[in-house]
Amino acid sequence: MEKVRTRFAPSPTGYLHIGGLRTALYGYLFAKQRGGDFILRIEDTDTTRYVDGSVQIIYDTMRDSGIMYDEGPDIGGNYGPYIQSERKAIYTEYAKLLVEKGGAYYCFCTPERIAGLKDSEGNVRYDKHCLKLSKAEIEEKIARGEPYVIRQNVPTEGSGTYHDLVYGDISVDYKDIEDGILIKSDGMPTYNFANVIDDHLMGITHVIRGTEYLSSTPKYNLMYDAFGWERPVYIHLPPIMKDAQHKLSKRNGDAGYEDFVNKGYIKQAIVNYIALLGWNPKSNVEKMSLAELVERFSLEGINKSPAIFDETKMKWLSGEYIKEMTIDEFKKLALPFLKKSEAFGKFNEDKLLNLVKTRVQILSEIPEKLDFLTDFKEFDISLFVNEKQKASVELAKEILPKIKDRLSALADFTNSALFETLVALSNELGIKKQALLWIARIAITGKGATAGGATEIAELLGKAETLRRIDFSIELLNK
RNA sequence: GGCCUCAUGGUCAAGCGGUUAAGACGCCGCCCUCUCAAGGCGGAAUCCGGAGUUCGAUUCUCCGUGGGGCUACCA
Repeated sequence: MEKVRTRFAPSPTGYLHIGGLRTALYGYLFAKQRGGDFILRIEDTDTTRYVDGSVQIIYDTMRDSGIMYDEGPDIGGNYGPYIQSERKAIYTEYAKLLVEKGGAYYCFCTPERIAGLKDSEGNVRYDKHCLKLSKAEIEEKIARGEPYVIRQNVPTEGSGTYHDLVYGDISVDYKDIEDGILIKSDGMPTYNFANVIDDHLMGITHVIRGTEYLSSTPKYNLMYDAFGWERPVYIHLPPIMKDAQHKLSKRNGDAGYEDFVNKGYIKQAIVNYIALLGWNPKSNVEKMSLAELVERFSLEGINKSPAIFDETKMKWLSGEYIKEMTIDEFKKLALPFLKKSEAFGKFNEDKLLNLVKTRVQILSEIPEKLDFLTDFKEFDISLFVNEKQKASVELAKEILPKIKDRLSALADFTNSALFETLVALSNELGIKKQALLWIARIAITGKGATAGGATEIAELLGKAETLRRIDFSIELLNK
């Protein structure tokens, strides 16, 4: 059987956005699952939209996310070059061939003439004016240096049908397709031409791309047929939406892969989440590594309807990945974010990491989770009130000095010793340990909620700082 | 406007003629607990509308409505 070859063909017009990455991912999964090859091709035929540095971003993003290609501009392969701007001569050659075969023709019409073709609705549609030109006339105009484009010669009657593996049979009447430009006046091909030539020459067996090409595919098929080439299998993918009516796009400034990584999303979670946008594994397992995705991916699970990107769920997945990491793995990833915390360097690093590991979903949340360690200042004493724990301001006033005495006398300032001591004290006082521990925690943090309990925090703060804070709180209560 | 296409809770979605219409995120409640998390248990919440086909439509057909795409010398 023929070896499966899929490709991802982005335009270097900026960063690689989530939608593009998902297209790449599916192409990768499909090929890898079948032992095939996944190819990266850069579609830079529109020089006006080219953004400097974006090719490098594409390489980096794909490597970083693990969606690695087998052939591409930076790694080579047997079907290069893999950058369209370097394939100009190839397109010219095939355009001429297509003209000979009757599938295309030279057009010398000026933009002004074409603008004059507006119908009553204001729509412009090319009238095949130059199709009538004789070979001699064409040669003469070219010799004279007249600018020209090459247009596709689309039949005026009939229709084109193909079978998409996701959307089923798609049929478009040729009368609804215009004679589009294949080669621009600057000699560069348009996507409409280059994709056909490249996919064929690069041996692409399955074309996986967004639905924006669903209705233009019949005109590509016309070219495959004219050349006498076998058409590839088509797999069109539903769009990823920002909300019900807007596609996720960089135009709207929507976040890309890099942005999410910078925000501290776990990379595997990003890939895992986007795999789930438009595809379902037909099982209740949602958390899957790239290798598992390769194994489980199936065309049957691809959805036809647009999917709205839900950052909240991706965050949850990111948190799931964090929870299953070992502390060492977590440390490696979390350190750059931990360094942004005021607490970094002032407290035991491993303890900080442990405190935060089950409490963050994305790494950028780390500093805020630790702010209570360094941000201790005057607070609202009503925080001492907690009905459920039976804690009150009065009780705090009464027992805080006793807590202080007990802790001052304590030599072993570890979590377990602290806990034992304070529980013993609560028993002596005949109050719930929850009440005492609540008051202690408020006294040393001034925060209603903290990542960690009273004794855990006291150990981290150390004896001196813990006592200082208790003094501060006693003073605050007596004001 | 024309053409292509899509339509189940707030979101991702299962379903493929007969179901108490899965599951996940989020939300709410309870349990656990040294607060918050984590963990456990439970709950609220969905078939766009109208015709048809059928004994029976979420499921099939058509129409409508709504969304997306294409209609560029952009991809």
